Amino acid sequence: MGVFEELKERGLIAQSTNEEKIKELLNSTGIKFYIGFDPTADSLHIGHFIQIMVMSHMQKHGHIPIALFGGGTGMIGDPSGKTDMRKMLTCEAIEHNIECFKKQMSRLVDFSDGKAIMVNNADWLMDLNYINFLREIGVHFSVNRMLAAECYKQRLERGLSFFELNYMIMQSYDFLVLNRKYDCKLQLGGDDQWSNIIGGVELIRRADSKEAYGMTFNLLTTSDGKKMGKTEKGAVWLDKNKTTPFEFYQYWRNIDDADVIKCLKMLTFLPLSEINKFAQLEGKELNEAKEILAFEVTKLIHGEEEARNAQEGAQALFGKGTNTDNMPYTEIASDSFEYNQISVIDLLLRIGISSSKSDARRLIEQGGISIDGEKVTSLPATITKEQFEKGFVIVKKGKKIFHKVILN
RNA sequence: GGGAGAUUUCCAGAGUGGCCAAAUGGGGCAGACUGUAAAUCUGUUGUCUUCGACUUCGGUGGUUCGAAUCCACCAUCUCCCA
Repeated sequence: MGVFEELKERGLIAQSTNEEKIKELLNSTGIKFYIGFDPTADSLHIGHFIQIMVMSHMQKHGHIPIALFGGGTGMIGDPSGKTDMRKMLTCEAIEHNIECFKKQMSRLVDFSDGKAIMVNNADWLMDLNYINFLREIGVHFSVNRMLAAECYKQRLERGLSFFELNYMIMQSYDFLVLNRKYDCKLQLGGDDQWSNIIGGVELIRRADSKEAYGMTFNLLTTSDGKKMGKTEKGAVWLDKNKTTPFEFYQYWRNIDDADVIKCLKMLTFLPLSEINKFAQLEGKELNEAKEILAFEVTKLIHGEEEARNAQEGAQALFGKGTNTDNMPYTEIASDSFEYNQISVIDLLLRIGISSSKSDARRLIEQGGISIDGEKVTSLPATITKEQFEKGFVIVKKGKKIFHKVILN
């Protein structure tokens, strides 16, 4: 099966400028294609993951990914589909973020021996001459067309600055540069990038009279259309210091029934034949597919060992295992006890399970806290040193949040 | 440059002098039910020394016994005209 068919079957492909041509192109090898990443944070998150999977799939089929980091465009910020302008980043922050991206991406894409290329568009965007740029590139863009683009719709209601309007031109120019420099004929990206991508395709046609192609991938959304990878705490990050492997694993483990198969296809390398078997499962059995999804995805991002740890940790909590090694923990000094005891409210606050004393009080009143399996019921609750016989206690909040408290 | 209006607790959005820690919805959290799912139902959602007290309604001052509500100035945003 060709890579195009595979991507299609996995439900990744959203739109393409010329399906037949692209299919033909991808049936040969050594095709250079590019995907852009804006360094808006110091870690990639789930939203980027699909693009990286695609690069990996393509690379496996002998094509050459160009990962473009938006050192220049990142200074503007893509307004597509956003309701508010992004805050501007400093140059140093952007440099730092790019370094972080490179490291994370290298796990899944092989950058050795020219098998993949990294570029930074700051290299050509920063020194542009305004007048020359307008004369060479600006003439090819119609403001009317740009404003009609779907991605700016929301922004037209709330206000779009000239500053941001230029984003599309920058990205289109990137494609032109890469086309000239590397003979890159194809740009891929999330479906929210569609307008920006066709901007580049058209620019190449107008400026150089050359044919180029674009293709977008489905965004990772839940069955009811919301963006996936968002939690109360913010995005689900690929950096284990920002989202621990255990939390990461749990995110996928808790996924909605309706999204499991889709995610298996999009986010793992499991063969389609195997995934299709899971698709037959129903009800309770589908739960097992979630475990596989969680394990596979965690393995891709954090490696097999971390994935196994996370899985064992989860099984220990929800099954009957006893492995508490991978649980988040807090050490408390023994001198924080007064008269040999410490109040549960203070403890909850201390280990970050509740955000205020009122919050802690509410949790206890509503029966949401257990310590070593015993529900805390009455209110002036305390916990004594004796309860730390084994050196620690396990605090449980609600059904899924566990925290180990170690006496030091 | 001229004119109109907005700014409320996580979000949306009521509230126009005391009954306002502030309606309602969403989201979050907890409980029940479950499959570590979804849906549903219930409770809860500023802080604290919690049957009470304290600090909030863009900012700073003012009027008043008393202000989210009235006045002045400042800031930000939206819209209309140029």
